[in-house]
Amino acid sequence: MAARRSGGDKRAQRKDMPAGSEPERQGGPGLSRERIVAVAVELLDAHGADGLTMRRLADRLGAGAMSLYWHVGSKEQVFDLALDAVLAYRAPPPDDGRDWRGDVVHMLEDWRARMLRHPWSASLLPRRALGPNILQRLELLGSALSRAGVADAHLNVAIWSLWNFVMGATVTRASFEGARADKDAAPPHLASPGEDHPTIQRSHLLLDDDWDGAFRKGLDLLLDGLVPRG
Amino acid sequence: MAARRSGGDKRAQRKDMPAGSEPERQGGPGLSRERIVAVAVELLDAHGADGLTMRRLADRLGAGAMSLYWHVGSKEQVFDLALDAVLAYRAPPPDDGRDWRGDVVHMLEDWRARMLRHPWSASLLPRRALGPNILQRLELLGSALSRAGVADAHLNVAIWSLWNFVMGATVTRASFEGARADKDAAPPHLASPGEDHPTIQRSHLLLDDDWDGAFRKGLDLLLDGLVPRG
DNA sequence: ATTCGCATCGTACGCTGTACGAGTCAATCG
DNA sequence: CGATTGACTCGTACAGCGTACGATGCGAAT
Repeated sequence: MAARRSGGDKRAQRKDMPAGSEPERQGGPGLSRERIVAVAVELLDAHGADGLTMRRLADRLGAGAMSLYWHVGSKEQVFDLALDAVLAYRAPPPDDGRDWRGDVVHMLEDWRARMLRHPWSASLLPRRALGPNILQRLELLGSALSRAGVADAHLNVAIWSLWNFVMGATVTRASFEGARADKDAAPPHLASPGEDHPTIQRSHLLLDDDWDGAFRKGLDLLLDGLVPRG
Repeated sequence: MAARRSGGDKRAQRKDMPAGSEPERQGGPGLSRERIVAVAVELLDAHGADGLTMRRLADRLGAGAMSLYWHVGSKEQVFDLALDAVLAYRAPPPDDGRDWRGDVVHMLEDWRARMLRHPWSASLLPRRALGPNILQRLELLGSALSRAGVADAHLNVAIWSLWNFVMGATVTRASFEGARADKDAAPPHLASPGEDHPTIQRSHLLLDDDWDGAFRKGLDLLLDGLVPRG
């Protein structure tokens, strides 16, 4: 019961090696974890989460299906790696003119943009552990808020509120887009929410297309609440 | 390309019939959409999203695997129905003593509680359309806020902010719990976030177990921001 | 020349969702 | 009464999945 991961992988353990040590034939058609993940992301972008199969992935790499398992251990790990790859964040240079608020907004908007550019990530995220890149972002968020003067006692709630806002906005948006994509299969709830949902209708909740603006406004509102301006 | 849903189902189309019209042999071991969904939820609760297979589901119902397809059309639809079943909301009687804030908090906490009681729902939700029960909750949320005096122009952002907060909180929490469950497979990021993440450490972000309290605090903060008290 | 580790891959197994068509049984009709 | 119909059940079969296993090829070290 306890040991679900057994796997025939011999090498796949080097999950967190600094990367860059071994010869690592780069560029060429030689298989490598990096190449696998890169192609996996392509495939996910093109065909969604269900469109990724080990055989297809191997085909695209010009390799046999089982060859992948030398590098990755399991399909689940491919998902994890692809997710992590897509979620990495390179903060802009510590341009000291930049205030904490700019840092926060930049990071969160980048987060959202990335997830929307790879919609499968939104649907994958809830069932995966919090990867290192997510933690890094949380840390950055916390430190910026701390810099802004949020007391340690409130930091927890502050981080959470912002984080949750972004997560929720992204997940819901992705879900909604997905539904709109296969409109044939979708029930008519979305086409006409007006009937039994007057308030939604009135607020243009799902109707106006200004998701970005709404996101930005909500974010500002939240930040103002957390760190009163001026 | 357009017609992905073909399915050999003859009846399964009656997705949204008022329910309650036909004889509907109830209670007995006869198959029915209701019974299928109920057992599916049991199975999902017990074994997670991956643990639900049509054959298992049929076994539990004392039926052949293919019999299900008379009632449901596809496994995807089983997921949709199970999700919708779990997310239904019966508002408390219009106890006129209840204020808008009580209504909102009650609905949102119920939402969160339900999703956490059925963790698979959190991971399923991002890839499904917004079902009728979700829309109903959004409508309720909007009407309460409207009652509280939020102007129509701000309603959109207000609903979003609250909704996203709950969604994010729930999804993240479920994801974190899941990771904690198979700690064997989990990388050590969670065990010791202290090293490279001093702020997270300091804020006890993931360490203290008072998720409920943090949720409630964040919610209050958000509500105060949206509808200034008194 | 031999041994060894890394890396690749063909085959095979058990499991999945579900298409198809044959079956059962009660209600209906001529 | 027998014939027909429709609602419903299910056994079989198929293509595709993740991946265990063992056989290979190969460059470097011995």
